[in-house]
Amino acid sequence: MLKVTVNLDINKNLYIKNPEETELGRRIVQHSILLIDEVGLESFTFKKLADQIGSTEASIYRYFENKQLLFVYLVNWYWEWMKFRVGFFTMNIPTPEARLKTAIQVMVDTSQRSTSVEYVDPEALHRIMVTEGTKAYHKKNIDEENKEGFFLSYKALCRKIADIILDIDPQFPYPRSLASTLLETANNNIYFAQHLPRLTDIRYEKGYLEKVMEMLFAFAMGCIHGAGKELKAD
Amino acid sequence: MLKVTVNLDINKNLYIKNPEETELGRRIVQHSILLIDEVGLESFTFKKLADQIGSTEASIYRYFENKQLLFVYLVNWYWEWMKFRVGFFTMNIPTPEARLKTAIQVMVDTSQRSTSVEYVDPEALHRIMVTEGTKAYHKKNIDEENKEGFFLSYKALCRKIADIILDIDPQFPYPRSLASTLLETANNNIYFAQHLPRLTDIRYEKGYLEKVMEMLFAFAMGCIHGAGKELKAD
DNA sequence: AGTGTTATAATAGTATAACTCTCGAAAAAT
DNA sequence: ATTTTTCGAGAGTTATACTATTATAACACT
Repeated sequence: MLKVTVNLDINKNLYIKNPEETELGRRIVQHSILLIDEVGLESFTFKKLADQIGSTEASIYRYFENKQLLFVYLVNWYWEWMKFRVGFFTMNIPTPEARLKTAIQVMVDTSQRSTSVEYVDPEALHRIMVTEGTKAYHKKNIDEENKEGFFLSYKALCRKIADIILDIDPQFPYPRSLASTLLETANNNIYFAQHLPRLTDIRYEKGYLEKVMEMLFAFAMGCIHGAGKELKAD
Repeated sequence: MLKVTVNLDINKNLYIKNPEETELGRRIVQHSILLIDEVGLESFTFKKLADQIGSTEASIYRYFENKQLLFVYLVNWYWEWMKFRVGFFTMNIPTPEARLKTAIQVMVDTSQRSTSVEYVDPEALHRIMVTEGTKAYHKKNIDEENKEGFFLSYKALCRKIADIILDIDPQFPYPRSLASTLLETANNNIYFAQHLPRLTDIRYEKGYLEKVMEMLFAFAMGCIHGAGKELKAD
């Protein structure tokens, strides 16, 4: 098996001191994921994290300005990882339809086709993204943070999906919206299946992720082919 | 012009004392919307709200257990209002396609077809929903809150849309998922157009809401007609 | 080996948020 | 007229989100 060392680079404005570079930094990232996964973002505090890793609040503040920015850092990590995975697994697929199908697989099922990373638990991070991911970019001061480039990774990921969509139909008028919709809808339906089942048709049972992929692919192809027709019909 | 008094009923577990029934209660609801719209959910506190309405923290706590539940109350208000509007404006439309189109219009454009309500500013509430709405149901303790019925209004709204979709194609396999996707995607694209334009194809300019509706309708019809074909093609 | 630099643990301290409790006055209901 | 409800005023508690200071160990440089 080929062991790949992924070099994810993350916006430097998100941290005070690069956590990748020190043992403590990596422990902060690693355990923040585990702790948020366990107690949720609201109950997560630097104090609890410090206790968990046998360090102090003050030490964590040397790496991250505050809990929100640490969270945005983690979310960026996820986006970068996802972008890498989409690129990697669609690389040698000839038809754009099959590339889109694979991209959706990679988006939905983070356990399969695992690209493991030393100190980050991608499954836990994926769970966090499903339940709390949107909080990273739904806030009042979004414009300032956007100016600092905190969401470039999401935009790049979205663009990567949009490009596959355009390979299927270069005339499709909504590649970016469809891409972001697929990304959001993937997480939403996983979440709804588990917690608010009446908001989805996916039942939370063995193999439900397969069903999510199937549905998303059907939606995507429907939108792509349907939209063309609608326009011509007008 | 016909003046309709809407009677929105909201889950009793969401409040300690029904805010509709007193002057102070209505002022709390009214100004919490305005204040959250102004400063965002994170910076919103009961203290600030109390100052704004010339009351005290303690008095607000007599109506709502905490800020999160007040927020879920407001979100429920929105869902109930939206459900009423969808029902009201699609009522006498004969074809299901036109009903879906109208439902999408009602979802996206809250200013047009205004159904005004005394003490609630629906435009401000809609802005809150667009930027922070999902926080109401993306949290760690979702299952407990769901058991208390805090999301019944959203489910009912989703079902209403799903029923229209089923009227178009009774065999469509994903009516609920498509309905929730439309609801979420509507808000997302409005938000993205304003703040993260690379995640959408909608440009934030005069008449952009029209474009959002057009796109959503195209997506919806694509999914509905496409999905059938996909299944038959297998 | 000696000096400077960096990393971090330990501790203390401040401001604010998120509540809870009690009391008294006014308003409303009986 | 009197009981109950409503609310404002104020105090008090705990937790969170930080900031600042110091001491010490590790490490890098010369």
